[in-house]
Amino acid sequence: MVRAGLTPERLAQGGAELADEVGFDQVTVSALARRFDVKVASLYSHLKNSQDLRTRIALLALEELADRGAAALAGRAGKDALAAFANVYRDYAREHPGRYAAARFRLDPEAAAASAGGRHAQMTRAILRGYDLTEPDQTHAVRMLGSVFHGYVSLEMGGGFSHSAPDSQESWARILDALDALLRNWPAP
Amino acid sequence: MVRAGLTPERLAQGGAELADEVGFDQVTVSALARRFDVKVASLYSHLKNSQDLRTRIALLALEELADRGAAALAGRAGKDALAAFANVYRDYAREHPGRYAAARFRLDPEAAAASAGGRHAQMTRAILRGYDLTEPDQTHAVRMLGSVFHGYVSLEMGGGFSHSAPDSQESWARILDALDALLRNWPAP
DNA sequence: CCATTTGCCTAAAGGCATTAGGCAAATGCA
DNA sequence: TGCATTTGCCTAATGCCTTTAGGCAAATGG
Repeated sequence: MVRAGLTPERLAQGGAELADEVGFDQVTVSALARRFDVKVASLYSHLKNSQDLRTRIALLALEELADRGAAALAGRAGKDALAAFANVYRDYAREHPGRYAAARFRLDPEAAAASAGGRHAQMTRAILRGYDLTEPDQTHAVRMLGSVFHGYVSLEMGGGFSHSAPDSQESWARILDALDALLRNWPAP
Repeated sequence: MVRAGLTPERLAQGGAELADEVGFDQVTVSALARRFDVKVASLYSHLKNSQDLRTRIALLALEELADRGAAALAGRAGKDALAAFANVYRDYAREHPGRYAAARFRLDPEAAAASAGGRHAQMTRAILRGYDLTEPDQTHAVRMLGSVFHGYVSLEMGGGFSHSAPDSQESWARILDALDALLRNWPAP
């Protein structure tokens, strides 16, 4: 019989596509096998288990997101950088809901260390270079930005803002204005 | 044989406890049946299906959270109210991680309408009475506060802030300071 | 060209969700 | 109190998912 040419990378890629189609928590080793037209057990030569699959998809999503973030930050500073970076998260979540959910998957410490998580933190810090914050406020601000981006996107995707005025796009824009204003006037302790 | 005295309410309660013990997504009809020392099929007289169980747990968690929020807001205003309300979310998530996760579970529209979701939005609006915002900025601010609270708690629970200085408690306090400052100086469009 | 490795397969066991059908306990009404 | 009905939990069965073991054929490399 002809071999399918599976690799962990191709499986993670296929898993990511599957996640966008059916949702990250519907990503199952069985469904992935069907997608590659292969028997389920075959995947276990390339994947440790189902958790391993999910982890690989998460790592892939984090890398993609970090790449987009880096591209968005290039040549920008201040509010411009802030908005561009924030939009990367929001747009990625809209284009790739399954991958975005994967990026929020809780990784075990080992995978987390090998992930693009560090790049994300670095980029957020880079945005803050356009504002006048010193440690430890810079760290507090990094955490706050991460919270707003993640929180907003996650509530928006959950449909939290969809059935009421004003429209979500407008809130997003005004929240970015507000964050910019806040970072320019970060309160003293 | 002696009857177990199951009801949808007792099952939701047991499910909530189970969620706190093993995590919301490990809450399964089977595990719940074991907890009540009853056969799995028996639960289907009281629950439509597994989704129904999760929905009931989510509704229960949302009610509990709204009750705590209401208690925290009573007699407070301004930053005091803001911080008390924010701490309700954070503390609830720490005490009841499974229930908190349940509260974030995506409900179908019908369940969402019957949920305490509306009370949550009302309470957040009540906090903003202590600040000088008019529509539509008030709505933007409601959405932003929701995003920060949810985002921070969720990143913190995911371990995002645990292995780095400064300590998460300090960031949380400073972020609440920052939000208070921002609401007092909300930027004009 | 053949030995070894590698990749996908069949088979099987165990878990969860869900439905159908049955019997006994509880309930309600004369 | 006595009996009919309803209700609650049970057994049985199906189907899908995960994971492991063991086998055969394709690819590889000396």
